[in-house]
Amino acid sequence: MAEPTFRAPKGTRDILPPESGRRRALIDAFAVQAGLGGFGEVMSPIFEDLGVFKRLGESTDVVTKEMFDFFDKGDPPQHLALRPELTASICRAYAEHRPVPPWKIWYEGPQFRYEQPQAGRYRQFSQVGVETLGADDPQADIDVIALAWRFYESLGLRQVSLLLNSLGDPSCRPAYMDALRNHLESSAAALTDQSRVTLERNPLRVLDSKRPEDQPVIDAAPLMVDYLSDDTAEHFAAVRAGLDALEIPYQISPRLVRGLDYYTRTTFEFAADALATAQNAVGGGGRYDGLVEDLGGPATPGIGFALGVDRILLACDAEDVFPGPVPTVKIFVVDVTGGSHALGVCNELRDAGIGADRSYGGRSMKAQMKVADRSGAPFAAIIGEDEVAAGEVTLRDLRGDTGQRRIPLDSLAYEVSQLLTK
RNA sequence: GUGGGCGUAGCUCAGUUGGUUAGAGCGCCUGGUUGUGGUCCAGGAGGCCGGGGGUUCGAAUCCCCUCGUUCACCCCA
Repeated sequence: MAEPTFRAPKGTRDILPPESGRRRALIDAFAVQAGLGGFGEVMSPIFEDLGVFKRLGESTDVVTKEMFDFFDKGDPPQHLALRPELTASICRAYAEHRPVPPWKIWYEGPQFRYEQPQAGRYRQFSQVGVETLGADDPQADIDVIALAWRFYESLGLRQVSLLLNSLGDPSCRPAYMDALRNHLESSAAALTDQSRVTLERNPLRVLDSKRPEDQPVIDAAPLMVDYLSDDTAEHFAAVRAGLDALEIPYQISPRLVRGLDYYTRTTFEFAADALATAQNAVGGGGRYDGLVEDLGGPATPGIGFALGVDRILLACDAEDVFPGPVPTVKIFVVDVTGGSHALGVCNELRDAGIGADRSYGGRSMKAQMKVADRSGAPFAAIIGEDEVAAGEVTLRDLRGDTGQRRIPLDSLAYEVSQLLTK
Protein backbone atom coordinates (compact mmCIF):
# COMPACT_ATOMS: atom_id res chain seq x y z
CA MET A 1 0.00 0.00 0.00
CA ALA A 2 1.36 3.38 -0.91
CA GLU A 3 1.84 5.21 2.34
CA PRO A 4 -0.15 8.42 2.40
CA THR A 5 1.85 11.51 3.33
CA PHE A 6 -0.25 12.10 6.40
CA ARG A 7 -2.56 9.95 8.41
CA ALA A 8 -4.80 10.53 11.38
CA PRO A 9 -2.72 10.57 14.57
CA LYS A 10 -2.38 7.36 16.56
CA GLY A 11 -5.53 6.53 18.43
CA THR A 12 -7.68 8.88 16.37
CA ARG A 13 -9.67 8.20 13.25
CA ASP A 14 -11.85 9.76 10.63
CA ILE A 15 -15.47 8.86 10.97
CA LEU A 16 -16.94 8.84 7.50
CA PRO A 17 -20.44 8.38 6.14
CA PRO A 18 -22.47 6.35 6.79
CA GLU A 19 -20.94 5.72 10.22
CA SER A 20 -20.92 9.42 10.99
CA GLY A 21 -24.67 9.58 10.43
CA ARG A 22 -25.15 6.77 12.85
CA ARG A 23 -23.17 8.55 15.55
CA ARG A 24 -25.15 11.71 15.05
CA ALA A 25 -28.35 9.72 15.34
CA LEU A 26 -27.09 8.17 18.55
CA ILE A 27 -26.33 11.54 20.08
CA ASP A 28 -29.74 12.81 18.94
CA ALA A 29 -31.34 9.82 20.63
CA PHE A 30 -29.50 10.67 23.82
CA ALA A 31 -30.54 14.30 23.59
CA VAL A 32 -34.15 13.15 23.37
CA GLN A 33 -33.88 11.02 26.51
CA ALA A 34 -32.01 13.72 28.42
CA GLY A 35 -34.59 16.29 27.38
CA LEU A 36 -37.40 14.04 28.53
CA GLY A 37 -35.69 13.86 31.90
CA GLY A 38 -35.42 17.61 32.30
CA PHE A 39 -31.73 17.92 31.53
CA GLY A 40 -30.36 20.86 29.56
CA GLU A 41 -27.24 20.73 27.44
CA VAL A 42 -23.96 22.31 28.51
CA MET A 43 -21.25 22.95 25.97
CA SER A 44 -17.98 23.47 27.74
CA PRO A 45 -14.49 24.10 26.37
CA ILE A 46 -12.47 21.22 25.02
CA PHE A 47 -9.46 22.39 27.02
CA GLU A 48 -9.22 23.71 30.55
CA ASP A 49 -6.63 24.86 32.99
CA LEU A 50 -4.64 21.79 33.92
CA GLY A 51 -5.57 22.38 37.55
CA VAL A 52 -9.21 21.57 36.87
CA PHE A 53 -8.28 18.02 36.00
CA LYS A 54 -5.61 17.65 38.67
CA ARG A 55 -8.43 17.81 41.17
CA LEU A 56 -9.66 14.46 39.88
CA GLY A 57 -7.10 12.76 42.05
CA GLU A 58 -3.40 12.26 42.40
CA SER A 59 -3.63 8.51 42.07
CA THR A 60 -5.72 8.60 38.92
CA ASP A 61 -3.81 7.53 35.83
CA VAL A 62 -6.11 9.66 33.72
CA VAL A 63 -4.56 12.76 35.25
CA THR A 64 -1.10 11.59 36.16
CA LYS A 65 0.03 10.07 32.91
CA GLU A 66 -2.63 10.21 30.25
CA MET A 67 -3.20 13.91 29.78
CA PHE A 68 -2.59 15.85 26.59
CA ASP A 69 -1.27 19.03 28.19
CA PHE A 70 0.41 22.09 26.73
CA PHE A 71 1.27 25.71 27.41
CA ASP A 72 -0.41 28.61 25.67
CA LYS A 73 1.35 31.71 24.33
CA GLY A 74 0.50 33.92 27.29
CA ASP A 75 2.99 35.66 29.58
CA PRO A 76 3.23 33.84 31.83
CA PRO A 77 2.05 30.84 29.84
CA GLN A 78 -0.98 29.02 31.13
CA HIS A 79 -0.72 25.27 31.57
CA LEU A 80 -3.73 23.80 29.76
CA ALA A 81 -4.93 20.31 28.99
CA LEU A 82 -7.36 18.69 26.59
CA ARG A 83 -10.18 17.35 28.70
CA PRO A 84 -9.78 13.68 29.64
CA GLU A 85 -13.37 13.60 30.88
CA LEU A 86 -16.20 16.05 31.39
CA THR A 87 -17.36 15.84 34.97
CA ALA A 88 -14.57 18.12 36.16
CA SER A 89 -15.42 20.73 33.52
CA ILE A 90 -19.06 20.65 34.53
CA CYS A 91 -18.19 21.11 38.18
CA ARG A 92 -15.84 23.95 37.27
CA ALA A 93 -18.69 25.55 35.32
CA TYR A 94 -21.02 25.09 38.28
CA ALA A 95 -18.55 26.73 40.64
CA GLU A 96 -18.07 29.55 38.14
CA HIS A 97 -21.71 30.33 37.32
CA ARG A 98 -23.51 29.23 40.47
CA PRO A 99 -26.73 28.09 38.80
CA VAL A 100 -29.74 27.38 40.99
CA PRO A 101 -29.61 23.77 42.18
CA PRO A 102 -30.54 21.19 41.33
CA TRP A 103 -28.63 21.75 38.13
CA LYS A 104 -29.46 18.98 35.69
CA ILE A 105 -27.35 19.00 32.57
CA TRP A 106 -26.21 16.74 29.79
CA TYR A 107 -23.29 16.88 27.44
CA GLU A 108 -21.60 15.14 24.56
CA GLY A 109 -18.30 15.53 22.83
CA PRO A 110 -14.76 14.37 22.34
CA GLN A 111 -12.34 13.68 25.14
CA PHE A 112 -8.67 12.85 25.06
CA ARG A 113 -6.44 10.41 26.86
CA TYR A 114 -2.91 9.46 25.92
CA GLU A 115 -3.26 5.68 26.07
CA GLN A 116 -2.29 2.71 23.96
CA PRO A 117 -5.16 2.28 21.53
CA GLN A 118 -7.06 -0.96 21.75
CA ALA A 119 -10.46 -2.40 20.91
CA GLY A 120 -12.96 0.21 22.05
CA ARG A 121 -10.20 2.47 23.33
CA TYR A 122 -9.03 5.55 21.49
CA ARG A 123 -6.98 8.63 22.25
CA GLN A 124 -9.84 10.76 21.07
CA PHE A 125 -13.16 9.29 22.05
CA SER A 126 -16.68 10.58 22.58
CA GLN A 127 -18.97 10.34 25.51
CA VAL A 128 -22.48 11.41 26.28
CA GLY A 129 -23.40 12.03 29.89
CA VAL A 130 -25.50 13.78 32.47
CA GLU A 131 -24.81 15.36 35.83
CA THR A 132 -27.19 16.41 38.57
CA LEU A 133 -25.56 18.89 40.91
CA GLY A 134 -27.00 20.02 44.19
CA ALA A 135 -29.21 17.06 45.01
CA ASP A 136 -28.32 14.69 47.81
CA ASP A 137 -31.57 12.75 47.45
CA PRO A 138 -31.20 9.10 46.40
CA GLN A 139 -34.11 9.79 44.05
CA ALA A 140 -31.64 11.79 41.97
CA ASP A 141 -29.36 8.76 41.76
CA ILE A 142 -32.24 6.62 40.56
CA ASP A 143 -33.33 9.16 37.96
CA VAL A 144 -29.86 9.33 36.56
CA ILE A 145 -29.38 5.57 36.37
CA ALA A 146 -32.85 5.12 34.89
CA LEU A 147 -32.03 7.66 32.18
CA ALA A 148 -29.02 5.67 31.05
CA TRP A 149 -31.07 2.51 31.12
CA ARG A 150 -33.82 4.05 28.99
CA PHE A 151 -31.24 5.27 26.55
CA TYR A 152 -29.71 1.84 26.04
CA GLU A 153 -33.19 0.41 25.61
CA SER A 154 -34.15 3.08 23.11
CA LEU A 155 -31.23 2.00 20.94
CA GLY A 156 -32.45 -1.55 21.00
CA LEU A 157 -29.69 -2.90 23.22
CA ARG A 158 -30.81 -5.82 25.35
CA GLN A 159 -27.59 -7.29 26.61
CA VAL A 160 -26.51 -4.58 29.01
CA SER A 161 -25.90 -5.31 32.68
CA LEU A 162 -26.05 -2.74 35.44
CA LEU A 163 -23.44 -3.26 38.15
CA LEU A 164 -24.05 -1.36 41.35
CA ASN A 165 -21.99 -0.62 44.42
CA SER A 166 -21.55 1.93 47.16
CA LEU A 167 -18.09 3.21 47.88
CA GLY A 168 -19.06 4.83 51.16
CA ASP A 169 -18.29 8.38 52.14
CA PRO A 170 -15.70 10.17 54.29
CA SER A 171 -17.49 9.00 57.43
CA CYS A 172 -16.95 5.32 56.73
CA ARG A 173 -14.53 4.85 53.86
CA PRO A 174 -11.34 5.40 55.91
CA ALA A 175 -12.13 2.48 58.20
CA TYR A 176 -12.74 0.28 55.22
CA MET A 177 -9.57 1.43 53.51
CA ASP A 178 -7.60 0.48 56.61
CA ALA A 179 -9.16 -2.96 56.63
CA LEU A 180 -8.56 -3.41 52.93
CA ARG A 181 -4.97 -2.25 53.14
CA ASN A 182 -4.30 -4.59 56.04
CA HIS A 183 -5.73 -7.50 54.13
CA LEU A 184 -3.80 -6.76 50.97
CA GLU A 185 -0.54 -6.07 52.73
CA SER A 186 -0.73 -9.26 54.73
CA SER A 187 -1.33 -11.15 51.49
CA ALA A 188 1.11 -9.09 49.45
CA ALA A 189 3.29 -12.09 48.73
CA ALA A 190 0.43 -13.65 46.78
CA LEU A 191 -0.15 -10.55 44.67
CA THR A 192 1.47 -9.72 41.35
CA ASP A 193 4.21 -7.11 41.24
CA GLN A 194 1.87 -4.72 39.49
CA SER A 195 -0.76 -5.06 42.16
CA ARG A 196 1.79 -4.39 44.87
CA VAL A 197 2.64 -1.13 43.13
CA THR A 198 -1.03 -0.27 42.86
CA LEU A 199 -1.44 -1.08 46.54
CA GLU A 200 1.01 1.68 47.43
CA ARG A 201 -0.92 4.27 45.46
CA ASN A 202 -4.51 3.24 45.94
CA PRO A 203 -5.52 -0.04 47.58
CA LEU A 204 -9.04 0.24 46.20
CA ARG A 205 -7.78 -0.07 42.66
CA VAL A 206 -6.24 -3.47 43.39
CA LEU A 207 -9.80 -4.83 43.42
CA ASP A 208 -9.96 -3.97 39.73
CA SER A 209 -7.10 -6.23 38.70
CA LYS A 210 -7.88 -8.70 35.95
CA ARG A 211 -4.79 -10.80 36.58
CA PRO A 212 -5.85 -14.31 37.56
CA GLU A 213 -3.07 -14.63 40.13
CA ASP A 214 -4.60 -11.78 42.11
CA GLN A 215 -8.07 -13.22 42.27
CA PRO A 216 -7.76 -15.37 45.41
CA VAL A 217 -6.59 -12.39 47.44
CA ILE A 218 -9.25 -10.14 45.94
CA ASP A 219 -11.97 -12.68 46.61
CA ALA A 220 -10.97 -12.81 50.25
CA ALA A 221 -10.82 -9.04 50.66
CA PRO A 222 -13.22 -7.21 52.97
CA LEU A 223 -16.18 -5.52 51.28
CA MET A 224 -17.11 -1.85 51.44
CA VAL A 225 -20.77 -2.73 51.82
CA ASP A 226 -19.96 -4.26 55.20
CA TYR A 227 -18.45 -1.00 56.39
CA LEU A 228 -21.09 1.50 55.28
CA SER A 229 -22.24 4.03 57.84
CA ASP A 230 -25.94 4.08 58.70
CA ASP A 231 -26.59 7.10 56.50
CA THR A 232 -24.69 5.71 53.56
CA ALA A 233 -26.29 2.29 53.90
CA GLU A 234 -29.70 3.94 53.98
CA HIS A 235 -28.91 5.91 50.85
CA PHE A 236 -27.76 2.78 49.10
CA ALA A 237 -30.90 0.91 50.15
CA ALA A 238 -33.07 3.73 48.81
CA VAL A 239 -31.32 3.58 45.45
CA ARG A 240 -31.85 -0.15 45.24
CA ALA A 241 -35.51 0.19 46.20
CA GLY A 242 -36.01 2.77 43.48
CA LEU A 243 -34.43 0.58 40.84
CA ASP A 244 -36.59 -2.32 42.00
CA ALA A 245 -39.69 -0.14 41.71
CA LEU A 246 -38.75 0.76 38.15
CA GLU A 247 -37.98 -2.88 37.42
CA ILE A 248 -34.47 -2.08 36.32
CA PRO A 249 -32.37 -5.19 36.88
CA TYR A 250 -28.99 -4.78 38.53
CA GLN A 251 -26.32 -6.80 40.23
CA ILE A 252 -24.69 -5.68 43.42
CA SER A 253 -21.01 -5.73 42.60
CA PRO A 254 -19.21 -5.18 45.89
CA ARG A 255 -15.79 -5.04 44.29
CA LEU A 256 -16.75 -2.49 41.66
CA VAL A 257 -14.42 0.47 42.01
CA ARG A 258 -14.03 3.17 39.47
CA GLY A 259 -11.04 4.78 37.94
CA LEU A 260 -11.60 8.31 39.06
CA ASP A 261 -10.86 8.99 42.70
CA TYR A 262 -13.72 11.39 43.26
CA TYR A 263 -16.49 8.83 43.53
CA THR A 264 -18.40 8.46 46.78
CA ARG A 265 -21.43 6.41 47.76
CA THR A 266 -23.43 5.26 44.72
CA THR A 267 -21.21 3.86 42.00
CA PHE A 268 -22.29 1.98 38.91
CA GLU A 269 -21.16 0.64 35.62
CA PHE A 270 -22.91 -0.67 32.51
CA ALA A 271 -21.35 -3.69 30.85
CA ALA A 272 -22.19 -4.74 27.31
CA ASP A 273 -22.39 -8.51 27.54
CA ALA A 274 -22.42 -8.83 23.76
CA LEU A 275 -18.91 -7.41 23.53
CA ALA A 276 -16.17 -10.01 23.64
CA THR A 277 -13.42 -7.45 24.10
CA ALA A 278 -11.77 -6.44 27.34
CA GLN A 279 -13.31 -2.98 27.04
CA ASN A 280 -16.92 -3.96 27.57
CA ALA A 281 -17.85 -1.13 29.94
CA VAL A 282 -20.19 1.03 27.89
CA GLY A 283 -20.87 3.47 30.67
CA GLY A 284 -20.19 4.31 34.24
CA GLY A 285 -20.81 6.86 36.88
CA GLY A 286 -21.67 7.61 40.43
CA ARG A 287 -21.70 10.23 43.15
CA TYR A 288 -18.97 12.79 43.60
CA ASP A 289 -20.12 14.79 46.57
CA GLY A 290 -16.81 16.56 47.15
CA LEU A 291 -15.75 17.57 43.67
CA VAL A 292 -17.40 20.98 43.31
CA GLU A 293 -15.89 22.05 46.62
CA ASP A 294 -12.48 20.79 45.50
CA LEU A 295 -12.80 23.07 42.50
CA GLY A 296 -13.46 26.10 44.67
CA GLY A 297 -17.25 26.06 44.65
CA PRO A 298 -19.75 25.65 47.47
CA ALA A 299 -20.11 22.21 49.01
CA THR A 300 -22.39 20.55 46.48
CA PRO A 301 -23.35 16.91 46.06
CA GLY A 302 -23.34 15.54 42.55
CA ILE A 303 -24.28 12.42 40.63
CA GLY A 304 -23.83 11.58 36.99
CA PHE A 305 -22.63 9.19 34.38
CA ALA A 306 -20.70 9.08 31.14
CA LEU A 307 -21.40 6.63 28.35
CA GLY A 308 -18.85 5.81 25.68
CA VAL A 309 -20.24 6.53 22.25
CA ASP A 310 -17.65 4.42 20.44
CA ARG A 311 -18.23 1.40 22.62
CA ILE A 312 -22.00 1.71 22.54
CA LEU A 313 -21.84 1.57 18.75
CA LEU A 314 -19.62 -1.51 18.97
CA ALA A 315 -22.21 -3.06 21.27
CA CYS A 316 -24.96 -2.13 18.80
CA ASP A 317 -22.99 -3.88 16.07
CA ALA A 318 -22.59 -6.95 18.26
CA GLU A 319 -26.33 -7.05 18.95
CA ASP A 320 -27.15 -6.03 15.40
CA VAL A 321 -29.36 -3.14 16.48
CA PHE A 322 -29.50 0.60 15.81
CA PRO A 323 -28.79 0.69 12.11
CA GLY A 324 -27.87 4.01 10.58
CA PRO A 325 -30.45 6.58 9.59
CA VAL A 326 -32.28 6.24 6.29
CA PRO A 327 -30.79 8.11 3.34
CA THR A 328 -31.71 11.78 3.21
CA VAL A 329 -31.84 11.81 -0.57
CA LYS A 330 -35.39 10.95 -1.57
CA ILE A 331 -35.16 11.50 -5.27
CA PHE A 332 -32.26 11.35 -7.66
CA VAL A 333 -32.53 13.55 -10.71
CA VAL A 334 -31.16 11.90 -13.85
CA ASP A 335 -30.61 14.49 -16.53
CA VAL A 336 -29.45 13.23 -19.92
CA THR A 337 -29.66 16.61 -21.61
CA GLY A 338 -26.34 17.75 -20.20
CA GLY A 339 -27.17 18.46 -16.59
CA SER A 340 -28.49 22.01 -16.57
CA HIS A 341 -32.12 20.97 -16.11
CA ALA A 342 -31.26 18.95 -13.02
CA LEU A 343 -30.05 22.15 -11.41
CA GLY A 344 -33.44 23.84 -11.31
CA VAL A 345 -35.35 20.65 -10.55
CA CYS A 346 -33.14 19.81 -7.58
CA ASN A 347 -33.46 23.32 -6.21
CA GLU A 348 -37.22 23.23 -6.46
CA LEU A 349 -37.39 19.88 -4.69
CA ARG A 350 -35.09 21.11 -1.94
CA ASP A 351 -37.19 24.24 -1.53
CA ALA A 352 -40.08 21.88 -0.92
CA GLY A 353 -38.06 20.08 1.76
CA ILE A 354 -37.41 17.01 -0.33
CA GLY A 355 -33.87 15.64 -0.36
CA ALA A 356 -32.64 15.64 -3.96
CA ASP A 357 -29.34 14.89 -5.62
CA ARG A 358 -27.97 14.54 -9.14
CA SER A 359 -24.77 13.56 -10.83
CA TYR A 360 -22.14 15.71 -12.45
CA GLY A 361 -20.15 15.52 -15.62
CA GLY A 362 -22.85 14.64 -18.13
CA ARG A 363 -22.59 10.90 -17.70
CA SER A 364 -24.60 8.33 -19.62
CA MET A 365 -28.06 7.47 -18.48
CA LYS A 366 -26.94 4.03 -17.43
CA ALA A 367 -24.18 5.51 -15.30
CA GLN A 368 -26.54 8.05 -13.75
CA MET A 369 -29.06 5.35 -12.93
CA LYS A 370 -26.36 3.39 -11.17
CA VAL A 371 -25.52 6.39 -9.04
CA ALA A 372 -29.23 6.92 -8.36
CA ASP A 373 -29.50 3.36 -7.14
CA ARG A 374 -26.42 3.67 -4.97
CA SER A 375 -27.71 6.88 -3.39
CA GLY A 376 -30.46 4.93 -1.66
CA ALA A 377 -33.09 7.32 -2.98
CA PRO A 378 -36.48 5.66 -3.37
CA PHE A 379 -37.27 7.60 -6.56
CA ALA A 380 -35.58 8.85 -9.67
CA ALA A 381 -36.71 11.70 -11.90
CA ILE A 382 -35.58 11.26 -15.47
CA ILE A 383 -35.21 14.25 -17.74
CA GLY A 384 -34.44 13.77 -21.43
CA GLU A 385 -35.14 15.74 -24.58
CA ASP A 386 -38.68 14.36 -24.77
CA GLU A 387 -39.55 15.43 -21.23
CA VAL A 388 -38.07 18.87 -21.72
CA ALA A 389 -40.09 19.39 -24.90
CA ALA A 390 -43.30 18.33 -23.16
CA GLY A 391 -42.63 20.17 -19.91
CA GLU A 392 -42.71 16.84 -18.13
CA VAL A 393 -40.51 14.52 -16.14
CA THR A 394 -40.42 10.73 -15.80
CA LEU A 395 -40.91 9.69 -12.20
CA ARG A 396 -39.51 6.24 -11.55
CA ASP A 397 -39.94 4.04 -8.47
CA LEU A 398 -36.53 2.56 -7.67
CA ARG A 399 -37.53 0.37 -4.75
CA GLY A 400 -41.03 -0.90 -5.37
CA ASP A 401 -42.64 -2.37 -8.45
CA THR A 402 -44.83 0.50 -9.60
CA GLY A 403 -42.62 1.29 -12.56
CA GLN A 404 -42.52 4.77 -13.96
CA ARG A 405 -44.82 7.41 -15.41
CA ARG A 406 -44.63 10.80 -17.03
CA ILE A 407 -45.94 13.71 -14.99
CA PRO A 408 -45.93 17.46 -15.49
CA LEU A 409 -42.72 19.01 -14.21
CA ASP A 410 -44.77 21.45 -12.11
CA SER A 411 -46.28 18.66 -10.07
CA LEU A 412 -43.05 16.76 -9.31
CA ALA A 413 -42.52 18.06 -5.78
CA TYR A 414 -46.17 17.49 -4.93
CA GLU A 415 -46.22 13.98 -6.35
CA VAL A 416 -43.05 12.96 -4.54
CA SER A 417 -44.22 14.35 -1.22
CA GLN A 418 -47.46 12.40 -1.62
CA LEU A 419 -45.55 9.20 -2.31
CA LEU A 420 -43.21 9.77 0.62
CA THR A 421 -46.03 10.15 3.14
CA LYS A 422 -47.54 6.83 2.17
C1' G B 1 4.88 1.84 29.84
C1' U B 2 5.03 -4.10 29.02
C1' G B 3 4.05 -8.45 25.89
C1' G B 4 1.95 -11.21 21.42
C1' G B 5 -0.28 -11.20 16.21
C1' C B 6 -0.39 -8.76 11.55
C1' G B 7 1.30 -5.31 7.50
C1' U B 8 0.37 -7.61 -0.85
C1' A B 9 -4.74 -3.12 -5.37
C1' G B 10 -10.08 1.53 -2.34
C1' C B 11 -11.90 -3.11 0.84
C1' U B 12 -11.35 -8.59 2.24
C1' C B 13 -7.56 -11.78 1.14
C1' A B 14 -4.45 -15.78 -2.20
C1' G B 15 0.62 -15.96 -3.36
C1' U B 16 3.22 -22.99 -3.57
C1' U B 17 10.33 -25.50 -1.02
C1' G B 18 13.00 -17.55 -2.34
C1' G B 19 13.06 -18.00 -9.46
C1' U B 20 10.93 -14.57 -15.40
C1' U B 21 5.90 -8.99 -17.05
C1' A B 22 2.37 -9.99 -8.67
C1' G B 23 -3.32 -12.66 -8.51
C1' A B 24 -8.80 -13.38 -6.97
C1' G B 25 -13.46 -11.61 -5.07
C1' C B 26 -15.99 -7.12 -3.91
C1' G B 27 -15.97 -1.99 -5.22
C1' C B 28 -14.97 1.61 -9.24
C1' C B 29 -14.98 2.98 -14.74
C1' U B 30 -16.60 1.75 -19.93
C1' G B 31 -19.45 -1.20 -23.05
C1' G B 32 -23.43 -5.25 -24.21
C1' U B 33 -26.43 -1.49 -31.60
C1' U B 34 -27.81 4.14 -29.64
C1' G B 35 -33.38 6.90 -22.96
C1' U B 36 -33.21 3.00 -17.54
C1' G B 37 -30.40 1.13 -11.93
C1' G B 38 -30.68 -3.17 -8.63
C1' U B 39 -29.33 -9.70 -11.89
C1' C B 40 -26.04 -11.39 -15.94
C1' C B 41 -21.82 -11.00 -19.65
C1' A B 42 -17.28 -8.63 -21.66
C1' G B 43 -13.42 -5.26 -21.26
C1' G B 44 -10.56 -1.58 -18.28
C1' A B 45 -8.21 1.46 -14.58
C1' G B 46 -5.79 0.71 -10.00
C1' G B 47 -0.02 -2.25 -6.24
C1' C B 48 8.07 0.27 -6.76
C1' C B 49 4.02 -6.36 -1.99
C1' G B 50 4.43 -0.33 4.92
C1' G B 51 9.70 1.92 4.95
C1' G B 52 15.13 1.13 5.43
C1' G B 53 19.25 -2.17 5.64
C1' G B 54 21.22 -7.18 5.02
C1' U B 55 21.74 -12.49 3.02
C1' U B 56 21.51 -14.34 -2.24
C1' C B 57 22.97 -14.96 -9.09
C1' G B 58 17.85 -13.75 -7.72
C1' A B 59 13.25 -11.74 -2.09
C1' A B 60 6.36 -10.16 -1.49
C1' U B 61 8.69 -14.86 0.27
C1' C B 62 14.74 -15.51 4.86
C1' C B 63 17.33 -12.06 8.85
C1' C B 64 17.73 -7.20 11.48
C1' C B 65 15.89 -2.29 12.42
C1' U B 66 11.92 1.06 12.06
C1' C B 67 6.97 2.76 11.42
C1' G B 68 1.95 1.55 11.37
C1' U B 69 -1.94 -1.53 12.94
C1' U B 70 -4.29 -4.99 16.12
C1' C B 71 -5.08 -7.80 20.71
C1' A B 72 -4.00 -8.37 25.87
C1' C B 73 -1.88 -6.36 30.54
C1' C B 74 -2.35 -1.55 32.52
C1' C B 75 -6.14 2.09 32.50
C1' C B 76 -10.97 3.22 31.55
C1' A B 77 -16.00 4.96 28.34
